Amino acid sequence: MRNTKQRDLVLNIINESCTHPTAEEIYFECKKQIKNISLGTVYRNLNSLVDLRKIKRLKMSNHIDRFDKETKHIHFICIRCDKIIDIYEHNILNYTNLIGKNKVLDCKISLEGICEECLKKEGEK
Amino acid sequence: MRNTKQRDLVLNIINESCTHPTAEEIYFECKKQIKNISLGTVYRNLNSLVDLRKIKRLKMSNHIDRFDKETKHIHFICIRCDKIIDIYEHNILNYTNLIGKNKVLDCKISLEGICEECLKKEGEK
DNA sequence: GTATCTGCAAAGAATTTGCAATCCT
DNA sequence: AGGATTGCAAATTCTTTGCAGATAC
Repeated sequence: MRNTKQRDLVLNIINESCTHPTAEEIYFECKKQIKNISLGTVYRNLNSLVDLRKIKRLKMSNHIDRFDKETKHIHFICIRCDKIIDIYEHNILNYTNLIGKNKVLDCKISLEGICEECLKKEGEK
Repeated sequence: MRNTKQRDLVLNIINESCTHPTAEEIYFECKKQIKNISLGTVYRNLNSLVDLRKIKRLKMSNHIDRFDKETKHIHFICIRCDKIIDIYEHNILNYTNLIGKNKVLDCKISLEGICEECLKKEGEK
């Protein structure tokens, strides 16, 4: 795989973001530096970066994927407002080897629930 | 929420399946019993059953959701062939309470890797 | 030099939605 | 009766893809 400024930029944007951006958000951020970059290129690079395990794809309930840097943490996702909260404090399960004869490469954990803010709103009703 | 034969059927099909079917597969299965059921109805009922926590939605890498009965197990998904293997044997993390002040309702775990069959194929090359 | 990557625009495809008719309770 | 649900079909919208030109190595 070749190095391109487009792919480097996509990776940098994700690594420097704390907001788990969507492809479209990444695209608009890219345009600030490469005016004529295309959305197709952003999608293609997101897919290849995921395959290379340099970033993570987050599947959201509304079918719009979000992307995240590759660091050891898990997510709490609010089912009311879709807020994503990063959680670093827990012991993360680590299946490093084999399950049966299947090779495990990654263990994805996400917590789902209702965030503090939404709980408060519901209490007020 | 009212009871309808359409929603009951969708739930039954999922509970009796071992194949993590897609919405379309569920739709075709439904048609065997309700000839004029519509795909839109299947989608609406899948969404409401997920909200009610009676079934689980599995987000796949090809963007086609699959659905599964609500039992305590996790999945191993092969990144080569997309095969899904149910895993019951592990101690499943259980965050039952709160993280910070966020209420946790569910803990989703999925393992990603390369299945035995695909490993064998790659060894042969 | 050449295979890979990009920009552009159109295509593709899963899912959602509007509306009138139907069905539960 | 009256509101929720359905069937139908069209709309929506995220994502992918074909192609010609540009680029990395």
